[in-house]
Amino acid sequence: MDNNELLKINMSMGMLLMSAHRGMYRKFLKNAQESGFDISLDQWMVLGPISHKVNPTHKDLAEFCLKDKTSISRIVNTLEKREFVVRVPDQLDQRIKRVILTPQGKELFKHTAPIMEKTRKEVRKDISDNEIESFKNVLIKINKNLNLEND
Amino acid sequence: MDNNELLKINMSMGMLLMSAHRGMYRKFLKNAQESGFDISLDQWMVLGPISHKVNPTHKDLAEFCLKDKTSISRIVNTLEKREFVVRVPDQLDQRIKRVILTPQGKELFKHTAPIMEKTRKEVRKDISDNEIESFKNVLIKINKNLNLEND
DNA sequence: AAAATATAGTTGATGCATCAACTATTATCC
DNA sequence: GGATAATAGTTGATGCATCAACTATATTTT
Repeated sequence: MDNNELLKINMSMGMLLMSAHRGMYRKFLKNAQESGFDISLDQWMVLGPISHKVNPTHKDLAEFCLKDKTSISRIVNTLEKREFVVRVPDQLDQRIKRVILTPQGKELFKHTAPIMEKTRKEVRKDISDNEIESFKNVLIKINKNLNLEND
Repeated sequence: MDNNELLKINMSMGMLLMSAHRGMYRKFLKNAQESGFDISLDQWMVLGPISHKVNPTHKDLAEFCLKDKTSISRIVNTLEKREFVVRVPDQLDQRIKRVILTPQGKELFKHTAPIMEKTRKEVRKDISDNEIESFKNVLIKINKNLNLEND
């Protein structure tokens, strides 16, 4: 039984969702590795906002990445260990830590952005813009339905 | 900024996908816990095929659940520790292990199947069958695009 | 101003995903 | 039939997600 057969049988939305998510993760990782960069999709997703916003806090990152503060904390740990970012306590509010790119971090982002773009294209191959749009709309609805605080 | 605003900003497909996946995981877990059952979505997804197929092997489970053999091995470990399943070596091929539900496992599945159904409905609230269909089709295309062996 | 509360972030524990390396068994190939 | 290759499953290491409990700082309440 080939993979397409299996996909037809396993049409359960949850499985497809999980599989798609893991697939994207692996594809990006592989693309990055093939270009000589050791960075995960989640690390890249955190690096992105740090590149675009001015000194985001952990909380900012959590909101932008739709991730838990715990996850952010640990991903920033990894990025800091690898010397791609540094944490700087806020001047006014000592609770807050701002995350800043190092020169190496800037270099990494510069070189991996095209890899993300390549991965995006691979994911969307043979899927029309219309399809992508309605796909995203359903995802947004699902996320709204699953917003646990709303219960 | 409320959650809807954030969702609009974070329209990146990957983030939405990941968020939807984690949301389903958490929603099922919460629904199960509220009914007094301690079982994760992944454990349930493995339990399902064991209930429906005749003594599936690890490999069967991996194919049906779209999971890695390592993941299956560890989820079956957990289920076995909790005495919901047992592993039985195949008579003819000693490499193969078949997974069988215990009476407790059968009970668990019987009681948690409605919880899965409830979760499914919550996920699909305000989403039409048509939307679900095309949503699934896009997911299938994405999964095809991301099939790493095809590279 | 002191007490209570809220917020930002960290840590510990557990579960799952992935990759590589491994064991054990079976199938294939001269 | 014995060497080689393939297959089924396990183990170890690392990264991420989640929850609960925690520290530290800031804000609110009275």
